[in-house]
Amino acid sequence: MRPIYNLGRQVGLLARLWRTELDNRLRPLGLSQARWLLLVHLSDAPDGLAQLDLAVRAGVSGPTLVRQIDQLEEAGLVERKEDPNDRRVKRVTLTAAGVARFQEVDAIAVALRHEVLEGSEPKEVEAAMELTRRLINRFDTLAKTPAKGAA
Amino acid sequence: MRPIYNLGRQVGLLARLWRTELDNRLRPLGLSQARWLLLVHLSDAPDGLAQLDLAVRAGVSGPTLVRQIDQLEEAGLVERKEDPNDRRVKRVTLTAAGVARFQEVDAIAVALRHEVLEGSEPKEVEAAMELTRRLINRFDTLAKTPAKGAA
DNA sequence: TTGATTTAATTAGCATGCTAATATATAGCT
DNA sequence: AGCTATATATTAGCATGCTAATTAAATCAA
Repeated sequence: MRPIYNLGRQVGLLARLWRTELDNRLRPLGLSQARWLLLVHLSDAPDGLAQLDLAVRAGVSGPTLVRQIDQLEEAGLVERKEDPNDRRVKRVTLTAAGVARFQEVDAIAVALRHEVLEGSEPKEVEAAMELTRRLINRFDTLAKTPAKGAA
Repeated sequence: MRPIYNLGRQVGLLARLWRTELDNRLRPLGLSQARWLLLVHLSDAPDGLAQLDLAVRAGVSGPTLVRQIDQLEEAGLVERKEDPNDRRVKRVTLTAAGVARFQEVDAIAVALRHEVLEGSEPKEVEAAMELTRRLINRFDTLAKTPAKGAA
């Protein structure tokens, strides 16, 4: 039991357990935690999202997103459409099939969330979420402070 | 802003940010977050650990561990020794070089932890760690409850 | 207008996680 | 003893994350 704080280790472990369990439950439906998460964000954006915008919201890198969208598109769940205003960007939208599939897989994700959080106090969970949000923002700050005092 | 709780998503994002930043800082030393974590556990076990024991403590699967140990062994930081009592198990121990290297990389990991947690209350961090621990245990429970009421 | 810079998507390649399957060794049952 | 179970390490192969480099388009400056 060496360190006072090993929050990073615990968070890493919890994240891996959660992802793996959700992956296992979504596999029969041909989906995964990563792709479910993209559907979540797309289902909130009726007009679709530019890929980079989606990547930022989901918190993944551009190349990671490209591959996932390839797969979702191949499965017929999303579409890439050229943006009329800017020919660099491709807007990604859910297809009708994508909307339907999202509801199935989201129910599974929500059920898992209930199972995991069962027995914990809402207040406690909210406090942890607030801390988590703050720490996530710290990483943004770190990224903008390239170690040495930049000009 | 759809769900009340998206703790899982936030935890996943935080874990990824933390890992990636630590990976970037350890890369110049030829190490990574994953391998640093194994050194942490080995440095706590003077007599070494059986691989599976180490895997469980680090929270990774057997095959994941095998590859990491391969790399650490190749770098001369750990050794595999046959266990005299059970010829199936190989005990992994830190070499002298491994002990030295661990201290360097651990300092980096600790520095990052300070940067990330700076500005957060110890009480708050401890509360979040307690919740995290409990949720980690929930996954153990889930694993032992294979969905339908078994037998 | 032209030329340099920035931005969006992509491709290539690596690291780390997993499950499934295999080889070997131990343990347990009759 | 001998046969089956379980346990340890490994190999093979896939999924998902990243960074670096490429291509095409938009933006900004002269």
